[in-house]
Amino acid sequence: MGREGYLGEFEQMLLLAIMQLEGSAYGVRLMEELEHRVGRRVSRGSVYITLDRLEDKGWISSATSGSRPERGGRPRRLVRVTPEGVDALRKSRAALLNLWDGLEQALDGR
Amino acid sequence: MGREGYLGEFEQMLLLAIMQLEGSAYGVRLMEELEHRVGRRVSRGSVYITLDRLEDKGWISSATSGSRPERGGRPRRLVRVTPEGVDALRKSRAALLNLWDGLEQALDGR
DNA sequence: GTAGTAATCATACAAAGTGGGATTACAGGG
DNA sequence: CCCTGTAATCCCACTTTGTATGATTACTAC
Repeated sequence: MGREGYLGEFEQMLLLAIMQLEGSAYGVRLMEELEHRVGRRVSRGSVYITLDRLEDKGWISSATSGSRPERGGRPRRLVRVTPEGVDALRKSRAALLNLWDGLEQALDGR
Repeated sequence: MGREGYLGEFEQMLLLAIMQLEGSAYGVRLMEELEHRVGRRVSRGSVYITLDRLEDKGWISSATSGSRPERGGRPRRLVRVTPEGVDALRKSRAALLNLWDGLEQALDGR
């Protein structure tokens, strides 16, 4: 699969969702964001394990938040996309734009 | 993974490449097309096994070509995207456009 | 304390993708 | 013909990604 520097589908979506939430992205919030933007239910496990992998590859970094004022809950693991991550996103976006070229009509609408 | 109706990254690229080659898409040609448009080397195995899966799921259909005038070679397995396949592509495109929304600046250019 | 809650972590499993060797079907030249 | 080269598909053991869900943790309020 994504040998050397290529993003899986879910990895890509997760990275993008993290960028969208700039600064306030963490596991549970990301699930909601994906559900909202993609209309797809994802499981917690998928999110966390994929975050781990993205971090291993250096595409995101994370830091644990201190305690919050709300009711309960364990500290959040806040993540953000690294420059390398942005780069990977750029590449896969460029590839898709290239592949879509000329097919917009067929793929828009519905 | 891609539970119920979602495309992996490679599946998506392959489907798009098939559409681009309308009518004359087959394994080896697809490898070249991907290498050209995506700038990524893919292996034969990936292509053929992914074609099998796409066909199982009903996203492409295939037919074997008769013999050709050229030098040698085994008959080509010509593939095309079914309406269901187009639909799957539409969905994942819509999802990505949604996730990219507002991030174009960061993701364009160098 | 104890209870409730919001979150992360763990893990066994299924699906997708890789790499490259083996095989097949054909066309053309002796 | 039959042998050889070639263009293509098939095969398969392996790695990487993604899923589902149960267990655990850290915290606030009472």
